[in-house]
Amino acid sequence: MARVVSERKDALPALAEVFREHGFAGASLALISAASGLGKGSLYHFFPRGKEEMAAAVLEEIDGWFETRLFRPLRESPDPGAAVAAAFEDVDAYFRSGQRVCLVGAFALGDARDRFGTAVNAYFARWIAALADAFIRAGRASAQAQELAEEIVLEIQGAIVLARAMNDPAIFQRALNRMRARAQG
Amino acid sequence: MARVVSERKDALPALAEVFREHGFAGASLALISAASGLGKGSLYHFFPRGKEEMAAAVLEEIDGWFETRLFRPLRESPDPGAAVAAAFEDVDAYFRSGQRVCLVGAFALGDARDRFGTAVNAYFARWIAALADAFIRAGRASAQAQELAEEIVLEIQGAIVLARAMNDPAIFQRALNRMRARAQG
DNA sequence: CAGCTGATGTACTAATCAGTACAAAATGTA
DNA sequence: TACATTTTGTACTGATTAGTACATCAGCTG
Repeated sequence: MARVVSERKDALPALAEVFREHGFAGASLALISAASGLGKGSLYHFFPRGKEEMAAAVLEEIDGWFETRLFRPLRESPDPGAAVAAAFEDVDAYFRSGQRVCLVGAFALGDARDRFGTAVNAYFARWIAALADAFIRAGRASAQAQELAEEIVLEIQGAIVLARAMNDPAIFQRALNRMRARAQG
Repeated sequence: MARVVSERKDALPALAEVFREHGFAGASLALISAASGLGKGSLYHFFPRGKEEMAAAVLEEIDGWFETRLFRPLRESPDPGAAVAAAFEDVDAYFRSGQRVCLVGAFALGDARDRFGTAVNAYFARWIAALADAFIRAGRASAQAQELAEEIVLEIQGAIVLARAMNDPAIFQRALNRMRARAQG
């Protein structure tokens, strides 16, 4: 494997932040280059198809992070209740109480949804499915588990929007606490 | 008053759609010109400060629509329960069951939030305040009314994100029905 | 009809955009 | 050390960007 000067993977966090802050359309190669510290030569070397490939790689990495950190524990942990509680903790930390945008949600609102439609759809579908799985294994009926999971993912997205709009992390915290109560009860 | 060929106000709906679909950064003057049918000459005649002034005018019109159609009835209707029910109907129609993006919410997620921060903040603050007012006049305690109002606005935003991400208006409908039940109970 | 005001189209500038080409540099390997 | 591979910087192209300038056109009013 090549580990000469830098690796494609190392650039992904910086790319993700640029897409988060400026959206797909607003993320120019100049911004991406400045944020990642990579020149155009390196960027097109790692991502020959340009911005589209960069965004796809970022989405894939995000998906991978959620899969290993949230979805798999929710599906496989022997203690589904603890997995749900840990998932809320991880969500709070990851989105920094609503001060960090969900890139997939932001893409869903814009025209990037058409470009990355299947990735966006799959991300939310698996999130809901993993949560519902944990709820079922915790003893809930299937239909109720499914609905509660959908509610929670929906409210997390709404909490990010509203907390950012009002610039108030407490909104995110309150929402998360309401969800915790419902998930346990 | 001049009503020669067209008016500034007539362009706002088309501008709003462009900003909704492409975001602030993605809404180029070429797109805006094509969508509105106005050339650059007319656009800069009506909006001398360019895109920024266009977006501000669109936000103001949206704010005005919500103020007259939702917020004022919620605050002033003699039957607050009916006003809340009507508000849900209007929200469903306006956002087309989640297939139409909330421009203010979309701005809140991107870097347009910094540019239009006060407008974004005020829009959601007045929405929550109007809903809370109706709940209080319907007999709820102040703190509970405030929290329920915040929940509902938050969930509407989340419902838009998730319904669009999954391309499924039924998600929006289910969320709205849950909110209706809680608002009445 | 004459003249005024506001609306429009076109041509232009300078900057920035995505993307390509390629030589130089850096690194790993023999 | 010599060679091959990967990474990087720079220079370039053509398209698109926001914004300005200004002449022309449309419609209203006297």
